[in-house]
Amino acid sequence: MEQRVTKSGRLTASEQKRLAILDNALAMLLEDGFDGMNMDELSERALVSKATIYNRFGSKEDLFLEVIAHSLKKNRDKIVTDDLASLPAREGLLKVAFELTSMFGRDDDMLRLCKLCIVAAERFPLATEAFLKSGPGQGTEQVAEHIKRWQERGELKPADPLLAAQQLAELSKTSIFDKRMYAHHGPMSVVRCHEIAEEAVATFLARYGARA
Amino acid sequence: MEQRVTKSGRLTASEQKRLAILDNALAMLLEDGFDGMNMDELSERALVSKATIYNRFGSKEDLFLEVIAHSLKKNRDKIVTDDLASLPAREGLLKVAFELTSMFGRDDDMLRLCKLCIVAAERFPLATEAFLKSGPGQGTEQVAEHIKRWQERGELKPADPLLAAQQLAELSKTSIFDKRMYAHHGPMSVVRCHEIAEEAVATFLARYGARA
DNA sequence: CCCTAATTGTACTGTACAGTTCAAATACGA
DNA sequence: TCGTATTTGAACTGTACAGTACAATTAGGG
Repeated sequence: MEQRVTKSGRLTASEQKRLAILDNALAMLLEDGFDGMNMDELSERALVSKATIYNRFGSKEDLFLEVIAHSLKKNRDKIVTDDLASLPAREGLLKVAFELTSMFGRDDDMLRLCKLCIVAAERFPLATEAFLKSGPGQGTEQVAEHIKRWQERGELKPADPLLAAQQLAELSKTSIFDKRMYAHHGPMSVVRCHEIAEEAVATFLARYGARA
Repeated sequence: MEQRVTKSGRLTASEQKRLAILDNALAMLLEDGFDGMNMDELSERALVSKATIYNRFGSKEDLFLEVIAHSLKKNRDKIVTDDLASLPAREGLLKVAFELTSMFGRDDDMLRLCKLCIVAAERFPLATEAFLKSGPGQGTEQVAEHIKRWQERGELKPADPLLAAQQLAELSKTSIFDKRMYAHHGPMSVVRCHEIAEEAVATFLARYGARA
């Protein structure tokens, strides 16, 4: 059932419908949350009969789980699989920090996904644990790997690389996260994101940098 | 209508009911969120007729606004109005950081209140902006004041005190916030909270401390 | 002690929405 | 081209819940 195709290589009508359901469900979830996602409206937007949705996904809750999994698959590797290794520590860290400030400060969909998971955490612990692991968790581990490499090169002091990566991630939320989460604050400017990333790296390097 | 009392000093029955409604509504909101708060159940729990609730508060949404305001009033001054001024910088900062790590790591009600505001941010921008201002906002400003004082005493380097306070707050969420927000992670141990606070202050002082 | 305003219980209205049913239509594999 | 499996639409069921109506009751100020 996974990615079944006709001999010509095109997606089956059936597969197209499946994706249409998942994509539209994700969009609706990000817009309106779980309770706000109306199954009748979903069937209209996905150009699919409501009966079909229930045939394929069973229930709204099961659909939710598949939507989150689907969304995680799409977002994977968006984070930090780059040429970071070749950069000097300061530049690499700045790049990471700027990616993070932009993510929280400018990517509305990501913010909505975070909110969605926070809300859903009680009702769907499995889905949101998957999100945590595959999203922030995986990202932080990758950053920790790079930090370790910079430590080995002598560009950073020896220290717990995972803790350092976590602190960098938190520093990159400064003056962004609260405003965007609790208030209805619109996206930050690129310039502001750069400023905050600079400050985050400055504090980070004060502790972890190798310079005297 | 505010805190009306009888001549004997006791609360009017009417006032008692008002408080019973607000307190129970808050408890239910923290347990089940806005949509999960059932007005019939509230009337049972508050030992009050549903008609009374609607007479006094108008609608569920108006009630929500008053509950948030009521809750903020109760939590005010819980944060940092202490003997901080008399402490040396390092100890004062540790105290603040530990208060913050404990708040996110151990206070379940506070966590639920945060979640509630995050969810409600779209539907009730005014309520959550009030929360942001009166909660994190006010707390950070108070910390910034203390930082300024330590700077003037020469215990900390001159630098933007507000930014420093914000960074300290973010550092104090390290390895706590995500787990508690996205996953269903139970409260952290006091020891762990101390560890994280220590690490936060270490990074903070590396940048802002006056020592060479 | 009396008058007014708040309070109560109960039953009701209306609505939004998840999930079902089923006969008719359609698509796909062979 | 044929037979099977999927899809469709539309109407339907059941439920949960916000909000209302109102006549009977109660509480508190003067």
